[in-house]
Parts: sequence; structure tokens; C-alpha cells
Amino acid sequence: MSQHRHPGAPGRAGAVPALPDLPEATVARLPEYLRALHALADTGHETVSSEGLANAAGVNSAKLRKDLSHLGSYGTRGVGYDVTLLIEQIESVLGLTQCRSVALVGVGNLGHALAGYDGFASRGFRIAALFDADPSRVGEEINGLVVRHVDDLARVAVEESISIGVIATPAPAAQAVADQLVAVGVTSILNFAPCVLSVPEGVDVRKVDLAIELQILSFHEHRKASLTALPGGLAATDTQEAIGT
Amino acid sequence: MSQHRHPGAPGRAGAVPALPDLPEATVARLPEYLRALHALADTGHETVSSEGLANAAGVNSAKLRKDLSHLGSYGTRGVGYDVTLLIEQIESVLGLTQCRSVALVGVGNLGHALAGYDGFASRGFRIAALFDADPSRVGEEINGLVVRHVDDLARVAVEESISIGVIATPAPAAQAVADQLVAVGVTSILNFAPCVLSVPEGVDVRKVDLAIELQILSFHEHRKASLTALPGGLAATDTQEAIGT
DNA sequence: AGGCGCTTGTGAAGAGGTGCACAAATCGCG
DNA sequence: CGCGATTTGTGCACCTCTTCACAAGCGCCT
Ligand SMILES: NC(=O)c1ccc[n+]([C@@H]2O[C@H](COP(=O)([O-])OP(=O)(O)OC[C@H]3O[C@@H](n4cnc5c(N)ncnc54)[C@H](O)[C@@H]3O)[C@@H](O)[C@H]2O)c1
Ligand SMILES: NC(=O)c1ccc[n+]([C@@H]2O[C@H](COP(=O)([O-])OP(=O)(O)OC[C@H]3O[C@@H](n4cnc5c(N)ncnc54)[C@H](O)[C@@H]3O)[C@@H](O)[C@H]2O)c1
Repeated sequence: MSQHRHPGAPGRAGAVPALPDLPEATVARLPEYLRALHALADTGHETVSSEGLANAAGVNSAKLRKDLSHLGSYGTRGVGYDVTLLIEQIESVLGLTQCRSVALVGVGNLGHALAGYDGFASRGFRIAALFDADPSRVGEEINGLVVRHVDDLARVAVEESISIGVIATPAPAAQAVADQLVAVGVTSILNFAPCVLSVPEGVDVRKVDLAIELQILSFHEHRKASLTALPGGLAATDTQEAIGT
Repeated sequence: MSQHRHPGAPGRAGAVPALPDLPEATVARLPEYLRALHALADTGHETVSSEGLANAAGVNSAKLRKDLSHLGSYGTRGVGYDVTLLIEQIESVLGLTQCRSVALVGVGNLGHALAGYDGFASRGFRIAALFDADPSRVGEEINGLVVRHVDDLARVAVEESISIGVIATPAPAAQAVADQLVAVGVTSILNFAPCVLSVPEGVDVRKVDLAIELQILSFHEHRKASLTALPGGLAATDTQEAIGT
């Protein structure tokens, strides 16, 4: 039940990309494989085994093979995977063959760090525009980019063909900013504000909340403390515990 | 996600702390519920239904009820959940009743933003110490905290009873920093460097990689573009939205 | 007191993800 | 040219997570 229209999207009927409807869990791991592959390429490796790559990416080798098998058979049995070829394939699947332009809204404490980060460019993204609502911030230059007023979003978004929006404003402003981004045709949003965004169908939102990460760690810390507190019979590895009824 | 071990049998071996062995997916959502509950409390709500809270947290109401049922029965049928009581319960489970001390290593671009962020304190965390390896940065004061040299980690960690370490150094230094943190007894690490950390069993690592988030968005953007280009009769393909963390 | 509407808590079914284990495929070498 | 070593790709069983659907419980109103 999805009718996503892309305003002004050129009807490019390219039949080439046989896009293979990947499992979401696989998609989330591909970037990690990509990073590991680049590291391997930089150190002169031409091929890599699933075991080696899995190790570098911090996952199980069977999982890695299954993930890669979803893209097609790009490995050679008895040898492994061609590093360069695999990089090309993963980048193609992730849509990184074209450099994507990112708009960053909210150039405060966190926004400054993001704007000054060079790790995005090296991974296929270009921060194309910075926006803020505070007039005293507008005009400031960061890393060769001038901060513009958020009211210019519509114009600049088209000029720079923005495809991803990053929200780094305080939480109370985030929904309004999201609405503005959606209004200018942005369909992917990365949200740093600790709040839930409501967006129309067809728009993807990913959220990064550092406090949540810390709280999850806190839970495990709490649990570990409780476990060490109770002596009990440390009878080797008894991982079986039936909970069902 | 962090690699998770199976440390023996975490079942209900100990009857003292009534530690409820929660599903990992539930743990990851509890902080979101907590944030939504605080927002409700601030706006004067005394009770909330599963439907209302689920809405505020951006999840399914059945999922929310099942999550909360793992903590025990703290709702009242026909009425809903007592906001204050539920906050207490969740904070207790997450181990937030005591304020946890955080050490931040790497006070560069990103580290400055984190150190200056007041959103941690309001959610039960205290940034207790800042560390850097660059002598020119040591001594700098940020938000009332003095940057110390990373060699002082051992001493300060004990003094401040650090329970969580945050790594915001460049990737090549991250593993060494992680080793140092582990050496002084830290068993929970939040890593911002784009690399895999190797840590002993019993240490939890969570990773935040912004480039990965962007690449996942890029994939969906790519997929959406392909779908709009391919008309086809498949109007029933359900597009996924607002992917969870 | 009793009925009625609302909401929780949960059994069960289904969907999705994980990891083992192994057959199939490929290479190097004698 | 065949054989053994190596590694991929995948069927399968198991497990976790999600979602539906509904009985049980609670408060309120008559
Ligand atoms: N700083 C951190 O380390 C950190 C960590 C985790 C989460 N966050 C979250 O990131 C967000 C930003 O944090 P921060 O520390 O940079 O805050 P900040 O107050 O320093 O910066 C916010 C910026 O957004 C701008 N802004 C406000 N409303 C706007 C609007 N409608 N349109 C455009 N710009 C607008 C402000 O002018 C300001 O420059 C917050 O939601 C915060 O909770 C920050
Ligand atoms: N800036 C961002 O927005 C951003 C975004 C995503 C990821 N990251 C990642 O976060 C990390 C930090 O990024 P940054 O932009 O702040 O880099 P940065 O170079 O500005 O800061 C790194 C800091 O770490 C210190 N450092 C180096 N080695 C150290 C060691 N062994 N012990 C202690 N401190 C040490 C350096 O002195 C420096 O102050 C990097 O891994 C980067 O990839 C940053």
C-alpha cells in the first residue's frame, strides 16, 4: 500500500540494477564489511576469505557468507573474495556509486562537530549545505561552507540536489525541521534529537540517541553487577534455561 | 549492535534482586519509553494507556505491553499505567537509580561536543573526566572539567569510580584506548571510532558510526529511486519505514 | 449490585535472523 | 590428470522478535 511519488523525479527506466530486496539486518552490516574491505585494500590485500573478512568486521563468518550471497556469487571457492570487486558490488547495492549530498540543519554544539568531520566525504557523502535558525549563526563559515538560514532550505535543497537531511537541532524544533525537509522532497533523515519524528510513508528516519546507548550499557552494567554479587554454583557453561510455558 | 556473549546461565538463579532477564530488543526500547514517560510527566499526565505511550515512543502498542510485562504487572486494566511508578520501575531495571560516571577519551572535534552536552546529566549520567593524548589539549577546561592526560586514566578512573568509557579518538588509537579502559576495570564502552574493538568477555561495546547510518539511508534512497523508476504492477509492496535502531 | 466499556497481559502463530554443518566448486601440486 | 586442501554457498534447525486476537480484570455508571 505504498504510493510514493518523487516530486520532479525523472522517469529513468534503467533496467540494469537487479536490486535484490535484501534483509534489513544484512543492509545494516554491509557498511561494516565495506569499511573492512577498504582497510584490506589499503594494506595491499587482493583477496580475502569469509573468515578473514568476518574477523575484520566483527561478525560470524557464516553470517557474512549468507549476507554476501544475497548480492550474488562474487566469491571463488577455494580462494575467497576479490576485494576490489566486492567493494564495487557493495557500493553499487548501497547506492554509493553516486556521491550523495547531505544537508545539515542545526549548527550548534553537535552540528559543528559534524560539519567539521572529514569522515563523511571519504565514505561517499558530501555535506552540501548547513542551516540554522539563529541569525547570529547564519553567515558563519565552517570547513569552507557558509551557514544559511533555514528559510533558504527549499531553494538550496534543489540547487544542491540534497538527498539526505541531518537534524541536529534541539528536540522541540526537530519535528518542524523534519516537516520542512520532507516538504522540499527529502526522503531520508538522520535525527540526532532525542524525540520521535512523525513523517509520511515513504520517508525513512534513522535516529541516533547517545543517551539511549548509555542507558543500554547501564542496564548491562547493572546486570553484570548483580551476577557477580551472587556466588551460586558456577557449574561450567549451563546456557540452557527454558522459559516457555 | 554490540556483540553479546552468553555468560553462563543468566536465568533466575538469584532470588534476591529479582533480576528479570529481559530480551535484548526490549532493553533497547526501554530508554525510549523512559523519555516518553518523562515528557508525559512534565505535561501533567498521571496515567497513560499503552496506546498513548506506544504512540509517544513510536512503537506498536502490543509490543509495548509485552515489553512492560517483562518487568512485572505495573498497569491497571481499564486505566493504564501510572506514569511516575513506571518511570521508577524502568529506571530501576536499567540501573539508573545511581548516577553513573562516564569517562570521555579523545577531546577533539566530536569530544568537545559531547563534553559540552547537557543532555547526559539530565538522563542520569555524569561526565566525570576528560582525557586526551595531545599535551596541548591537556589542561583545557570544558564545561567545568579539566582535560587530563590519558596516562592518568588509571588513577582518575578509581577516584571517580568510572563505570562507562566513551571513545572519541581517531580509529587507529581506539583499540589502544579500549585496552587501557579495560585494564582499569571499565566493562562498558561506547565507541565512536569507525573500527571494530576487540575486548575480553564480559565487556560490552556499543558502537555509533554515523557514516554507517548514512549508508543505510543511502541504500533505501537507492531502492526507492529504483522502485519509482520501475512502474510494474506491484503496488502492494510494502515499504518499510522508520527503521529501529 | 450488576452490567458495560475500556485496557492490560498473554498465548499462539508467523516472520525474520543466526549459526552449524556439509556438499559443491576451485586451485595447486605431484 | 587426478587428488587433496581449501573455501564458498546454502539447507536446516533453532532461536528471537513481532503481531494478532482475546480473555481477564478494573472502574464507572445506573
Ligand atoms: N552535543 C552533543 O554531544 C549531543 C549528543 C547527543 C544528542 N544531542 C542532540 O543533538 C541536538 C543538538 O545538540 P547541540 O548540543 O548541538 O545543541 P545546540 O543548542 O548547541 O545547537 C542547536 C542548534 O540548532 C539551532 N536551531 C534551533 N532551532 C532551529 C530550527 N528550527 N531550525 C534550524 N536550526 C535551529 C540553534 O540555533 C542551535 O544552533 C539536540 O537535540 C541534542 O539533544 C547532542
Ligand atoms: N566529528 C564528528 O562529527 C564525527 C562523526 C562520526 C565519527 N567520528 C569519529 O569520532 C572520532 C573522533 O573524531 P574527531 O572529529 O573528534 O577527531 P579529532 O581528530 O578532532 O579528535 C581526536 C582527539 O583524540 C585525541 N587522541 C588521539 N589519540 C589519542 C589517544 N591514544 N588517547 C587519547 N586521546 C587521543 C587527539 O588528540 C584528538 O584530540 C573519530 O574516530 C571519528 O572518526 C567523528
